[in-house]
Amino acid sequence: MARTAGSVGTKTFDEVRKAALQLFARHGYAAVSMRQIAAQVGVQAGAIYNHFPNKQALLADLLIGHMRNLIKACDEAGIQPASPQVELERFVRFHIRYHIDRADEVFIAYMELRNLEPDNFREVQTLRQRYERVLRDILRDGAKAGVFETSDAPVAGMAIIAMLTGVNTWFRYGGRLSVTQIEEIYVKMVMQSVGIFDPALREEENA
Amino acid sequence: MARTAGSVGTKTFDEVRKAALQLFARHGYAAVSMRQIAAQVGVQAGAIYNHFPNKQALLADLLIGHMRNLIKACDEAGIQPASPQVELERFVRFHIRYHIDRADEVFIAYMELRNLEPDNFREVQTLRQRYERVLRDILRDGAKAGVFETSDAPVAGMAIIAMLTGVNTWFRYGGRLSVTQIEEIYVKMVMQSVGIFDPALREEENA
DNA sequence: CAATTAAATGAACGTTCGTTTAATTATATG
DNA sequence: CATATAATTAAACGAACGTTCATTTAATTG
Repeated sequence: MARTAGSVGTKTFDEVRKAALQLFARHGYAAVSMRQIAAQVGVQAGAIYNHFPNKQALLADLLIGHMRNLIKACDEAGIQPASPQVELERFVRFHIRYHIDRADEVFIAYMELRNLEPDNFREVQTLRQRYERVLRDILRDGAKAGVFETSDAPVAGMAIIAMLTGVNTWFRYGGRLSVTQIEEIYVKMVMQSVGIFDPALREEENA
Repeated sequence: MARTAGSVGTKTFDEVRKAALQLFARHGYAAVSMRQIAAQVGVQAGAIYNHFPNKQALLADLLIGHMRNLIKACDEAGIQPASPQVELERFVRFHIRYHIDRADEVFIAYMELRNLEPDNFREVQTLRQRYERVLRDILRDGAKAGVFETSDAPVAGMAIIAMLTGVNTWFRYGGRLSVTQIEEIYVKMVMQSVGIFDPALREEENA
């Protein structure tokens, strides 16, 4: 199975990544063996080492990759500047929509942090802080402009992100509410939590 | 080291519990060995089996014990009925204060759920739902009475609990803010998130 | 069509795992 | 103080772990 030099996108590589993501999310990094991952791919354990140097690199690849994708998607979702209210609502909608469809990635990005070796841990932490700063800056700008009642932007930012990400703990497709309905509930709660009560001040941009 | 029949509160029992709690919180259930726990207690691995039948029972004991303590403390904190506003504020203050001082228990009660065998998992889930119902009922009553703008009490309840519990991910004693200051920020955000904007409608009961 | 090389196999490595067991130690009770 | 019994140790069990390696298989390249 020779392959053009420089090419890296083998089928097995992607399947190992996918299997590891599922299994790590379901059972936890430490509880999943390389043999389990290999079995899910339909391959022997040793074959994984043709694509990843070790188990740790597999975890690091998943977590760092997830954070980079998140930041890129976030940047693209909020390119054009707007008022703090509009930017906050845009952030809430982006965060919910993005996270609800990546339950496994979000789960391990939070749960398996402690299983990262120091270098990988630092990289993920840095990326996470960069994402958190997006919201914090929106809150700070809104507070400065007097449109938000936020007295402490860092704390409010952490509170809002925790609230939004929490949707992943209970949401399942096919449930009582659609993603759009959930989005509306969270938008309203978040906007009100920072002091925006008038729906007219909010932007409606349902997909 | 014989001991009165029926007595169960040995020193080692408690120390094993404490060591397991710390180690599970720090490294995760699957990543911690019985030998590590024993070493932290200053005992051999086999000695643990005089107090717990196996590793799983140790985890189940910690999680079920935590949930039972939480529910008992919550019941005691909200014994006297009051208005929805007062009850909600009381719940927020209780939740933050209780969780902030039990970081390890809260962490494993969420992270190690998947490592519980089915029977233990069901028990913890039942207890968790009983706790969540406390908040949900407050929100439902407030919405019925027209004092909360909550359109969906179950979702709002999950959102608020996620927001509050999230404080554990960043709070450390000796930081920029005191527990009381943090409590005030969260009380304000939560009350506003359900539509209560006037501070006069809120009860101030700082400890 | 050879030569090359990436990919996969299957067995093995040393280590660690949770748990068990026989023997020993220590404590409380009659 | 003697006895009963709970607690602990030290060693051992089989199983599973992450990883390595010689070898085989299969696809690409000149």
